[in-house]
Amino acid sequence: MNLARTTSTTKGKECEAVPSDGKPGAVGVDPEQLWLRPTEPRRGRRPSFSREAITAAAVTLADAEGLEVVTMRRVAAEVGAGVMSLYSYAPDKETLLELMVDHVSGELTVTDPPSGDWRADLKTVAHLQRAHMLRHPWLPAALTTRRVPGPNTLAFLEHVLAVLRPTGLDGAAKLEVFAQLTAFVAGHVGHEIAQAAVSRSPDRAAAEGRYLAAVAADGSHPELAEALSAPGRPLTPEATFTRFLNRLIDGLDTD
Amino acid sequence: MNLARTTSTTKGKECEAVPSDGKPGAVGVDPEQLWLRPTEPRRGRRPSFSREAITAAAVTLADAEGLEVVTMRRVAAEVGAGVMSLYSYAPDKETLLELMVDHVSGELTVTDPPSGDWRADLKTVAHLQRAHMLRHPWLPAALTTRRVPGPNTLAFLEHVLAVLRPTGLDGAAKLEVFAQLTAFVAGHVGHEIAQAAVSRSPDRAAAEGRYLAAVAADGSHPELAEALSAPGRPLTPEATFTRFLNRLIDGLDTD
DNA sequence: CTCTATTCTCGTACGTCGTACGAGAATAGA
DNA sequence: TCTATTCTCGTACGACGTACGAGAATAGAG
Repeated sequence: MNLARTTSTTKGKECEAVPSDGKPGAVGVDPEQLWLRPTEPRRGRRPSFSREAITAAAVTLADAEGLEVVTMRRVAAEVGAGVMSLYSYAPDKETLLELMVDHVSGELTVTDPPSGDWRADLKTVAHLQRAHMLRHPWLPAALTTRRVPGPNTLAFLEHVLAVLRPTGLDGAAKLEVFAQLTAFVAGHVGHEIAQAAVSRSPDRAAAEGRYLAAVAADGSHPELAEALSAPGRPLTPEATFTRFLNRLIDGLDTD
Repeated sequence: MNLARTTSTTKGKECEAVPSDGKPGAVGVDPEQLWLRPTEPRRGRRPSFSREAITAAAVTLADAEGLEVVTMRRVAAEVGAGVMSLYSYAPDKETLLELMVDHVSGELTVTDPPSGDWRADLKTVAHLQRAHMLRHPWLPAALTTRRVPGPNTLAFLEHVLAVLRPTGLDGAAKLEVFAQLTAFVAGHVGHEIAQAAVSRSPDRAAAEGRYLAAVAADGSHPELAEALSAPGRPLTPEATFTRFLNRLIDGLDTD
């Protein structure tokens, strides 16, 4: 089997299997169409670009200026292609996003074999994920939609499963641990990034402080008033993350 | 002080304090402008609609058809207003979203006082939040952006802080527990919803199964192959949630 | 009452988005 | 050389968020 890591062509027309009803839990991209495409088509005009290059450009853009500037027009301009040319490499924008997520997951490659202490290994994995998401701040938001694991994500998953081997958990449980851990890290980092953004804007931070102070001052929120008046020493995001992560993982057992 | 729970007017023009630079961590709505507006303006034409009604319509829409159908045009149509009339009640769409989030948080009102067993209380709170998010499946996605707590959110926060009183944690730590717990629940439910959406589409579920089977079959992912071949008994989302939640909360201590 | 300042309503219009369509360019095998 | 195939991309469409400003409704002043 070949996981289509290399350039491969995906004509937009071909991907009409899933009608995508637009309901709350609308379902996204067909994984077989996306990741299992053979690299055969060696006829017709030779491609001028590559899925890799396009995806990389989109990632660079998102890293530098945020997910919202990743538009088909902008990505095309960055790559030097016509807008509609992108659709030869990804059937739609959602798929491009999926490609971006898996693309950056390539950075998560771990070479060290599991140490045998699966709790410690899991913590390392989580810290890796956190650093990864901080490097690509658009990731937590992009992960709220369901993603089909691409080759890079699968490689990482493979590593986590190996880490979990000593637990003796069954397959479904191991996969669940992976999903929950990722969701936990994404949730934390998403919050961490938003918090940092507020702090970076002094006007905004001040406005928020004044607002909360006003709320606390009117007597209807005594617990909040006390919490704000006795803040304790400020907590670094790193420390908070480690704290909660340790709680979560140390609590896991293998029953 | 009055938290503007009732109808209040917010002319779009007035909210130009924060330029909103569009950077990755762009900062949203001014809380003082949004939640602390006095209800004075008793002159000029009387409003034909209300912030409440508009927000409620938007929520109903999101619940029924998903966040992506919540457009200014659609909401206006639902309410029977002209599109631009909405801008008399919320300065922009992002603010409307913020209003929606706080609106549904009104359902989270808890009347029972804390029992004294803060771990049990916290678990109850988390289950409440999960049920809440399942009722409004757009919430996990909407919560990835930073929100300024509105009156309903503050009421709920107040309750959680009361629950945490016996822990003796300092203010910052309590607030952190609240944020982390919410992020955890949002992460879990987001995943749960997406998973359910895939399962609801048999074609899609089958395609995904075939894809993973193909990946597992080629030998390069032995751990995945084994996990898929020895799945164990299927886990209900409810059980998984409870499991991880208990790990997290039982691990919390008051040092 | 009339006048005026204020507030809300909403039709029109602009720029941007994702992307359907299809004409043309490039290439591989017959 | 011809033909089938594949890629490129200009044009165009409908939907989006929302700026603008003309008109309608209302409250207080005279």
